[in-house]
This record gives sequence, structure tokens and C-alpha cells, in this order.
Amino acid sequence: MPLQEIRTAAARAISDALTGSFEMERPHVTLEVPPGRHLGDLAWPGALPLAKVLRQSPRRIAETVAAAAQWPPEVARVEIAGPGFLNLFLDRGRMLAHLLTSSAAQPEGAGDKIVVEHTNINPNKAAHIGHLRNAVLGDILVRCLRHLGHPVEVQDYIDDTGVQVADVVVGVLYLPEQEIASALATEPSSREELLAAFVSRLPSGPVPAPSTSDFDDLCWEIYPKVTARYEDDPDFLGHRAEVLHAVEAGHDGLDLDEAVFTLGRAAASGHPYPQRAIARLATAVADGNMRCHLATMARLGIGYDLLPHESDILALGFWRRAFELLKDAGAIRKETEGKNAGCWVMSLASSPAFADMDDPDKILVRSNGTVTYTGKDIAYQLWKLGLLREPDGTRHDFGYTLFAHWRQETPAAPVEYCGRSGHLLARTNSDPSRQIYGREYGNGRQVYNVIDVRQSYPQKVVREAVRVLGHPEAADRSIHFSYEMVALTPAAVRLIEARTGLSFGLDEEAMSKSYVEMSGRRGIGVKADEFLDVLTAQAEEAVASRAGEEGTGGTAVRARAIAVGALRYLMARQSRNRVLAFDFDEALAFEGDTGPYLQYSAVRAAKIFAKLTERRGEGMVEAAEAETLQNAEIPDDLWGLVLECARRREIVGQAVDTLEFSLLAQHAHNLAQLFHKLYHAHPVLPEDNEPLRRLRRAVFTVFVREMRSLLEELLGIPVPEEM
RNA sequence: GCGCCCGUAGCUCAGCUGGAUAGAGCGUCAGACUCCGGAUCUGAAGGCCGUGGGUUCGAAUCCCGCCGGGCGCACCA
Repeated sequence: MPLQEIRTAAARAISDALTGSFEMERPHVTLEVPPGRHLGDLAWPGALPLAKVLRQSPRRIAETVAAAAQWPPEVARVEIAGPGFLNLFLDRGRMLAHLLTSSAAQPEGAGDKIVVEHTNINPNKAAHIGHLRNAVLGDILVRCLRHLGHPVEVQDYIDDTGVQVADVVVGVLYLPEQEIASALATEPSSREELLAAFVSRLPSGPVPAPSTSDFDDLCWEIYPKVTARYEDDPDFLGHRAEVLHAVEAGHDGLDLDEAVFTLGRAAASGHPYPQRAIARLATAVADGNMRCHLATMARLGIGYDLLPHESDILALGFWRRAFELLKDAGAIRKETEGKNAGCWVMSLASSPAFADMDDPDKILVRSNGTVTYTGKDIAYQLWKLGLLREPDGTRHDFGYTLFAHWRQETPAAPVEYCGRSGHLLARTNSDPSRQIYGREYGNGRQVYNVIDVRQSYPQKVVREAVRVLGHPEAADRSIHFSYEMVALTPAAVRLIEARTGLSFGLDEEAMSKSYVEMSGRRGIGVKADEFLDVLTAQAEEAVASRAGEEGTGGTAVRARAIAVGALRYLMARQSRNRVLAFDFDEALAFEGDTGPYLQYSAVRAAKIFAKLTERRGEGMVEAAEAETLQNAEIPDDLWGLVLECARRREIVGQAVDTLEFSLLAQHAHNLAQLFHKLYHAHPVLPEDNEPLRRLRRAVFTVFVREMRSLLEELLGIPVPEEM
């Protein structure tokens, strides 16, 4: 029986005993794991609070319960300790045998679909390490939910019509030629030529190979130049309005080459840029960046199911429908006077969450008739929950096309976007008649939005909209998975400045704080690909220095695994509502409380069995041999590792409930630490006492399997063959 | 002003629904097997868990006040 079931069975036994002995009505009983093995494996502290009610000493209560309870067979004995803790000791041999024979495989999800939205990087520049926190947390959530048996759909929302994309387009069309040329690292030349050069940097395949001199890196250079220009020259903002207008009007299927040609001609002749061509360029910018982001995330083993595009939400009238629903529900009103005159606002005054606000209204439609981001997000959220419906009940839906197929060799291997089979990644389009056979997107029973904490307010508004539209349960099931931002330590900022030769112009006050906020607009940040490269190079060096004469190929694969392990663990181990102050030294550490420490434990354990097979012809303990361990005497230290291995289900459940994956990271770290200690105290290979050697093999077999599953399937951290 | 979050060892952080001696890592100091990889392990030093109250048999954990820091309260996303 798995530990989780033993736990509930024992809890039920206690509840029954309380019912029988004290005429209580089936009280709710929870068991915990006591701090040390000498105190047992499960504990019930419930006698203590009952003492007052029952007017008996807690020890007496615990004794009565202990005697009356019908314990499941896995409970070997019970003990009363301290002021009245009821401690349960499990049958160790039986548990060990069970862990060796039960398969770790989880049943394929058959329940209601859960939608997880994460990554969501503005497609106007390269991803930085802050985006990695989002993607890694989102990905671990997805892995945990799937592990618990839920079907999950992963969406990466693409804001392809926003101001940020427009700004890059403004840059290419209006920044002085020499600035564009410097971003492109070419000689200054005509706008026409620069435009062509810019477009030629667009990724060619569906998803390019990751690189730090990619299209998104080019945009990373251009974007801050534009925002700086806005500050110097407010008139420059007029160009932004022009581009946004063009984007809104759409490009009507214009060919990109043709668009670039007409833009070039317009520049050469001094004519205004044609609207459709501007819109087409904006689409290319968003699309190009999106593909680069997918490539970056692929390195970390992160893949997706759907790429919903904001442009399609607009084109398909999602907002129009949501607007009607909100109007019919009386949730919004048009202001005729005051500061919001001419706007459609959602009143939040009646909602307790907003009651204390100065201005409890949120503008959804601006006075110029355009929709705010929050408005669009309401429509999108309704769609995700399957609630955006026509009056006759049919779902308002996107059109879909295949974007790419991807696969992963192992659960934590890099995602590869080649081939015609594997996981299907779809993107939305604006023709609802185009569907992918056998696929339904959206319509989730539950929705997680992985978005940083600074967007808590708009997220609350979105949720409130779902509620007032008559779906309070759905609102409760739409969850904002919020996390704090990633910032840079002043030391990290200085290092970047030294390395790039740039100066971010931060004053002394800013540099004296414990961290500095990243800013894409100002170009302050550590690019994800760049950092992964540094990590990988560092790992490669470490691998090479240890390889010795057996240093054969595969160094790149190992280095990648170690880099990903270090990064993912760094993101996972810190609790989510704490600012992560990024420091190079800390992030590049491979010793101590790090990903590589965990990986090393798995590699080391696997190595035992490789050597064992080679020298003694013995491998891991298989099911048949496991039976012989039923009655084995297992010392406390070995048993501690076994019991800890049995707790995965409990820990994963807790992590998902609290959205606190530091619990999972710490659990894995615990296991690794326990193993490393035992490694020294319980050698396997040189042990000639056969039953003893078998017991150690058995315990380490459980560990190797558990650790690999924890790292690769749940944390997405690959276990290399060698380190 | 209102709301949310953070304050735990010199530094960076864990501590789940209150539970049995507050845990890691880094750093410091002292050590480790001719034996499964030293990215390891052992030991030492280092904490009125920001502060003052309260609830409780029991509080780092829950409630209230205060202090310090961060974020949010846009016709930006």
C-alpha cells in the first residue's frame, strides 16, 4: 500500500477509535511525519487538544485510541511519547518491498482539463532571466499536475498587437539610420537597405536554433533606443500612435517581402509608410521574437500546446461578445461625466476585494473606443474557462493551425522542434472554420495564470468579471499563480556594465539597494540565452576538468544538463513571493544547495550499480528479489531514506495546493543529502555479507528511481550519465 | 492614503495545514577511508525567528499594533 493510503487508513482508524471510545462523531484526523525516525514514521498529535474537551490527560486519550484502533497491517507498532503524541511505526521490510515492486507510473489523466498559461513574453525582445522564473515555475506546475493525473493544456499567450511590439517597429522605421545600423552591427546605409537587413535577420525555420545573436537579440538592442528617444523627444511618440493604428487596421494577408519593398520605397521617396505594410512588419516582429522565445525555452525542456494570439482575440470579436455579456449582466456602464467620461468602466464598488479603493472603477474601453488590456484579458479568460458563448450556447472559438511538432527524448531533455510527429503545437488564427481534427482547445475546468505579482490588480479584476457574469465557481477555479520578480544584485549590474561596456546610468542610491529591478525598456537585464551560455561554458569546464582519461564525447550534453539543472533548481528552490536577487556567483555555483548537487547524487547512485554489475554481476533489486526483503531488519538511517522516498505524492500534492515548489525542491535536496550521507556509511560494492549488501542495493534502488523521477519528471532537471 | 508581499545565523535562503532539540548552503575554523567519483562526507563556531501585545496545553507559523524594506492602486501591458 502506498504511504498516502496507509496514512488515510491510519487516520480513519484513529477517527473510528475516537468515535467508539469517546462518542465523537467521526472527527477529522490528520497525521504528520515526526521529526526523527526514533519517534516513529507517522504521528497523531490530536490527543493534546482533545484533553480539555474530554477532560482526560492527553496520554490517556492516546493510549485509549492506540488500544481501540484497527490499524492497517502496514503499522507494525504504536507508541505514546512526550505529552501525548501517538507515534506509529511502519513495517519497514514490507514498505521497502512495496516500493521496489510498485511502478512509479501514474494513470493517464482522464478527468477535467486544466489550462495553464505561462511564459507570455512580450514578443518584442529577447527573453531575460525574469521570464525564466515564469516559465520554469509554470512548467513545474504543469509537470506536477500531470503527475497527479490531470490532463493539462499549456498555453503561451502572444501579445502581438501591443505597444511594445509597435515600439520596435517605430525604431526600425524612424530611428536615425546610424542607430539602426549600430544595432545591426553594419555600416550605416539607407533606410531601405537597413530594413532589408533587419528583415533578413528573422528566423528562418519554425523555431530557430538558440543563439545570442538572433532576431530577438537585435530587437533587444533596438527597443531601448526607441524608449530613450521618446524621453528626449516627446513628438516621437506620434510614430507609436501611427504604428498602433496600422496594427489595429490589420495587413489583410499582405506578403512580407512586398511590405518591406513598399516600406523601403516609401522611405527612399520620402512618402509616408503605407499602413498595411507597417502592420505586416509588426506581425513579423512579433512572430520572429516568439519563435526565438520558443527556442530559448526549448533549451530548458519547456514545450507548449497552444499559442493564442491577441490579434485573433480582436479579429474574432472575443471582446465584442464579452462586452455584450458584461453589458447584459449590468456589470459595466458608460461614464458620461467625471474623469472617466466617455469610457466603459466596470464598477468594483460592490465587491469586497475592492471596497476600500479610492476609485473602485476599472476602465475597460477607452474614450477613443479601444479596449484596454484588462478588457481583452477578460475575454481571453472567459474563453479559457469555456464561458465565452453565443446566446444559443455555442462556444466562441478561435481557428487553429498546426505550428510545429516537438518531442523530448527524456522528460527533461531539450525540446526539439523538428519532424512531423510528437507533441502538436498549435497556434490560433482568425478563421474559426479552420480546426485541427480531434483537438479542442480552451474550455478548461480550471485555469492557472502564471503572471508576476505586479499584475495582481488586473488579475483580480478579470476574476471579478467572471464572477459577476454569474460564474462564481469558475472564478474560484481561475487562479492567479503569482510570483515575485527577478532583480539583479548591484554586483551583477556592475558585471554586466563591465562586460558590455554600457552604462545604465544608475545613481548611487539605486546601486546601494540590495537589488536593482530589470528593465527591458532601458536594456537592463541578463538575457536568458546569454546566461544559459555562460552556465553551460562553466559546466563544460567543470566536466572537462574531472573527465580524466575516460573523457570521451558527450561533454556538451552533460554540460547542458548541468546548466539546466543549476538554473531550474535556482528558480524552484526560492519561495515564489520573494524577490529573487540574481547574483552571478550564486547562480553559477555547482556545489552545496544546487541543482548539480542533486544530479550528482543520482549519477553517483547509478554508478554504484554500474560497478556492481561489472564486478559482482548484480544490478538493481528487481521485483522477484524484493520479496526476500519482507522481513529484513532495516536500520534507522537506511529506513529514513526509504520513508522519505515514499513521500512524493504527499509533497507534490502539497506543492500544488500551495503553489510553493520550494517544497518540492527542498524535498529533493533532502533525499540527495540523505543519500550522500549513507553513501559513505553504507558501502555496497566492498560489502561481502550478502543479506546486508542486498539490503543496501534495495535501498539505493529505491533512491535511484525516486530521484530520477523527481528530477526529470517533476523538476525538469535532467540526470546526466556522467558529470 | 488604501491594499498585497517580505523581515529567520556574517551573507543567500528553507521551515507544509500551529506541534516534540528552529534547518540548509555559502563563508570561517578543524578533520575524512590505499575501499562504489572529494560537484562528497564529519565536526566546531554562529539565532530573544524585526518589535510589542494577544489566542493556545503548545507560536517562526494564527490575530492586532508598531518599525524597516518592496510592489500595486493608469484611457501601459
